[in-house]
Amino acid sequence: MSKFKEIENPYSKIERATVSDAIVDQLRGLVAQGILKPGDRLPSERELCKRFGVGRTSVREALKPLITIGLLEGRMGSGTFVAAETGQFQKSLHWGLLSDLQSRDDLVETRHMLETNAAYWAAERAEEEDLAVIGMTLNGMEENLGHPAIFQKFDADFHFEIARAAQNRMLYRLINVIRSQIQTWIGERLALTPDRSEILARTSLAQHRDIFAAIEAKDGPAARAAMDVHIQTATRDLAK
Amino acid sequence: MSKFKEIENPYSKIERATVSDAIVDQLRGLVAQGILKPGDRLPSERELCKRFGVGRTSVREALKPLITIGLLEGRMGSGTFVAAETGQFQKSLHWGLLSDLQSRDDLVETRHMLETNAAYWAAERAEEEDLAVIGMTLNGMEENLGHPAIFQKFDADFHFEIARAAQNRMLYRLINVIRSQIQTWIGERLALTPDRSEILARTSLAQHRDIFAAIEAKDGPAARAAMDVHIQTATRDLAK
DNA sequence: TAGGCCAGCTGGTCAGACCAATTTTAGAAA
DNA sequence: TTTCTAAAATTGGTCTGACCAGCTGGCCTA
Repeated sequence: MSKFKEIENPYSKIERATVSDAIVDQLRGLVAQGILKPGDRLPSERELCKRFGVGRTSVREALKPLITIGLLEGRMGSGTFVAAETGQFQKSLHWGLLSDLQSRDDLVETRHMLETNAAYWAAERAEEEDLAVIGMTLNGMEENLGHPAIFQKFDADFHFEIARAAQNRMLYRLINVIRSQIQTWIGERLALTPDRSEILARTSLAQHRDIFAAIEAKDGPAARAAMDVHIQTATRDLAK
Repeated sequence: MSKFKEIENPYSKIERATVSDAIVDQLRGLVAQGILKPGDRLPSERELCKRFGVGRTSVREALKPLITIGLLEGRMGSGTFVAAETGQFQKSLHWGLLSDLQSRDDLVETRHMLETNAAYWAAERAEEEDLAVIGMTLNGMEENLGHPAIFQKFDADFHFEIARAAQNRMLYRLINVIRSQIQTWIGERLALTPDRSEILARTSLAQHRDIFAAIEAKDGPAARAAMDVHIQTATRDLAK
């Protein structure tokens, strides 16, 4: 069994309790090992049947969960692809979250602890390009103080980029998914007081600048404190 | 960044409804609304075909993801059942975590921030019975200083109960799933130095007592600090 | 060369058959 | 009648082959 052969044909034969589950494991493995990268196209279903040595039913029943989870993406007429990383984790967690009524307070509170820590680690670990991107989102906010929807988008990006700069993938994903869960609520609340939106935006921008300054200065505790103030203010404003 | 461009794009993606996805939604709805309760048996696949008016392929491709996620459970020869509620969230999150190479450092770091906050909120919110249960786990640890496996179980319970006492379901679940991810690693590492295990256990117990004392005193910051010390010590010991 | 059209891919769905595990039932034995 | 066993019916798991509906690419007009 040379490595060469595995590379040539990474789709090995199946032997397992349920055939489709074995295929699922194998496909997940291929993605995890990076043999299949986001955007890659899988062989067609008929082709996979031959390589795995199983029927098309089994192949499809293996692909279906992976598609539902968001790891793969099926495009009728063109093929099955490895989905872009974004949204993969989202979807699977989304399924878990939707199965019961999730208290919004819990989400807000959890987000608070995650984001304050993200700010801390971003200050400790951010690299030049991270800082540049975060700076861009600040500019975006400044230029759109009068456009709530656009401002909000840059606001969200600011937080995402900090989470990314913290260099903890787990943390980044959690922040992402929680944010997406409460995003709708944020939009609704902001729409309630359109007249105050620019004032809120100015306050928000100032606080974001504080956070950014602390991160730029590589001062972890200060960044955490600034983020703490910001999220508390934002949450209070939204709750009103 | 092309990312920012999306803001002005009013054309949202088209969601084409496939038959199986529609069935998935419907089944999820039935479970979410409580019409289908854990343990209930679904009609047979052939029966569902008739009721939905679709082919068996579609029914099976709808059931498969739900089974993989852990919402349903298929038993060959007897039927398809709604799975017990426990583990549903776990499994779906598990999928998200395992789908790519997850750095253990990321997990440990994330766990650290979640658990320190859990300690804080437990101190703020713990009720009498929570304290009693946590106290019991301490007793369990004390009585099993010489039995690493049992000690470890009470250790884990201690942390779970604190997470529960924090009264944030999201937090509780996240801590649970992350802990289960690194549990294996913890066991392996402890087994490496059996001679030191009792010494480590004593240190660990003392730190747990500190945490408990702070929670009992309803001193949030102290509880957070004590948990911080404990996890840092434990992580360092394990990493050696 | 530009545009349109069609053949041949691909995933999505359906039908019918068979297998293996399980439950139910009917019959034989006590 | 009761109990045990073996066959029959039921159920999820797999295979095959067929057809539909989008997409792709190349060929062929205009």
